[in-house]
Amino acid sequence: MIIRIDELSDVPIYMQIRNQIVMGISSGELAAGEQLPTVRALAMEIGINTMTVSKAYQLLKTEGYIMTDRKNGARVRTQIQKKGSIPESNKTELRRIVSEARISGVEKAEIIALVDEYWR
Amino acid sequence: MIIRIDELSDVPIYMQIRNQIVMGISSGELAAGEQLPTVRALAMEIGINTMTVSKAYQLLKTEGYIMTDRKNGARVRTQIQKKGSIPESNKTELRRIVSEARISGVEKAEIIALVDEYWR
DNA sequence: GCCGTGTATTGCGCGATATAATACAAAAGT
DNA sequence: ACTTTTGTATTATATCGCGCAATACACGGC
Repeated sequence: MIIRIDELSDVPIYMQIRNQIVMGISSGELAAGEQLPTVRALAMEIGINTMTVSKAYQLLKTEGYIMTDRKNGARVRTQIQKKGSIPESNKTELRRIVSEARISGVEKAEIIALVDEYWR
Repeated sequence: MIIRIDELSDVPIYMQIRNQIVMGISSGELAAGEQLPTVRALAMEIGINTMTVSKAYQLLKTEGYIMTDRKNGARVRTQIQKKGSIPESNKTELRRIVSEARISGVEKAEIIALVDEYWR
């Protein structure tokens, strides 16, 4: 899986990595049990520090998305815990996005279409 | 309009203010041309620094949501520019939210319902 | 042993955030 | 004219998150 970092973004690098892996799992690009690149390999590939990748992996581990194993590296968890609800922070974010789109004249159907697209 | 600040949030205070005003405009709670509280009044009410509120107002002004006038204070713009498209950053955020929800076992209909709710 | 994992540590620099304390320019009220 | 109130600018300070650098450690295969 290819990780792309946007240096202009205000989202921290370790968060961008975390987010892209989460989206990869959701889309199926990253299968359950699949090997993730090693922290050093990914850091080298992207051109960033090792600890930054490690920070992303630790976050993913804490959130239950992946498992880290000495010495097999990191793998996508086969059993990911399902909370079954959307956290308040994400609801607030969604509301902000919807509000901004509405004000700027975007059709509601367009947002629904995006949700549909990202759901696959 | 009542502004509530979550000190535990990682979202900066000035950004929380900005977001809530944008959502207020979208929902209609803040009508076009409506007076906003003065920076000092809002700062006093929330219990924060004056410049923090000013920073939120400056951002809203730059984005075209409000107008600031010496000495009438700040008002919601009557003509807000409609870009007509969703910025990439918001699309990425939306995709992240959808992905996380999907993994955690949330139904797609639930997200659609939230979009519907926030759209009003 | 050796090597490759993730991880911990220490230190550093940088920028964003938020505060405090003043001060200023402009417009309205008296 | 003077005062008041508005947003805004300035200067300084403290804190925190982020990212990097350089090392080192614990563990488990080979």
